[in-house]
Amino acid sequence: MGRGRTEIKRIENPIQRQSTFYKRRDGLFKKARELSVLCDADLLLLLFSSSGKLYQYHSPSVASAKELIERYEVATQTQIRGDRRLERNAEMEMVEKLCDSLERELRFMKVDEGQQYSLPDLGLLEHNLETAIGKVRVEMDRKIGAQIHKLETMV
Amino acid sequence: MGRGRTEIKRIENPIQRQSTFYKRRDGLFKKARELSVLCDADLLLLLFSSSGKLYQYHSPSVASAKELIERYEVATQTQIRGDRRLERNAEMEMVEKLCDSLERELRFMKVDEGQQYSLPDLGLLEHNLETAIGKVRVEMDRKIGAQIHKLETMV
DNA sequence: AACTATTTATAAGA
DNA sequence: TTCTTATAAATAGTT
Repeated sequence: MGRGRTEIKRIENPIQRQSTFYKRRDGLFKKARELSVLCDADLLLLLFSSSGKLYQYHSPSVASAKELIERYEVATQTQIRGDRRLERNAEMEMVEKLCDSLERELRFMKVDEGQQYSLPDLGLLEHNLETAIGKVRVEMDRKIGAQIHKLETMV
Repeated sequence: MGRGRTEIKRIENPIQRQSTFYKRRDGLFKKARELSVLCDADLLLLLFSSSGKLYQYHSPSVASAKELIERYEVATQTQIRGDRRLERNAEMEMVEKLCDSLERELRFMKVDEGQQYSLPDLGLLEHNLETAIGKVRVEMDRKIGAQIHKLETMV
């Protein structure tokens, strides 16, 4: 690229590393934009510098990074489900995901005690949670019923 | 880049667009890898072709795309919260996020009726949901209490 | 997929 | 940082 070929390995000199980071970050973002425009593709680029600072780019065709993250989640879920051999793993992963996101929400609600939800929001939340819990209970009953039936058959 | 300068606008010929997509996708992924190695940076690249197919790259230093998405979520949450002017927006966004993810979960649970959860998983889910609903109710009570107090003060 | 004429990116230097 | 420039790298058009 410049004077003499560059080996692709971590640059030890921090000044040089920083400088290269800026130049290549700009280059990468430019290439990303060009690809998305030329080929009508959607893309998201999340970049954390070694000091932890976040830089992001997403194609102009989408409103937000969040939108693409959700598309990604949908796409990977579908991929996993398509493979029968991975069904068990997919199940575990989904339950984990579900629990993770519930945990995150619970933590969030705890941290943000105060004035952040309006009453209608809370009402909606309550309703959603009630619906969810209802579904869980139906499913548990179904499971337990099936087990009892199995035992009865055995006897 | 090649013979004659390229304008950066959508390529109308689908054959040419596809060919350019592959070449530039490979180039972009290569640049992404080089940046992450040279500068010790973490990055995630999600790319959807115009036909909707997903291609992804993440730096070798992280285990999964999910890991970087979570870092992104933490980073943006922090950014938003740091800015007092955006507090209101941040609040709205978070409630939206919460509702979105609950909705997604509810949909998921409906779609997957059948044999995919074990009883212990369901028990855990139930417990988490109960905890969540408890917190929502406490918060609602607090809000309603505050409103009543406000009204009493006015009278 | 491969080949090159060119354009583009960028490493090092200022 | 920012600019300049020599050179490496990417890639558009073509086969």
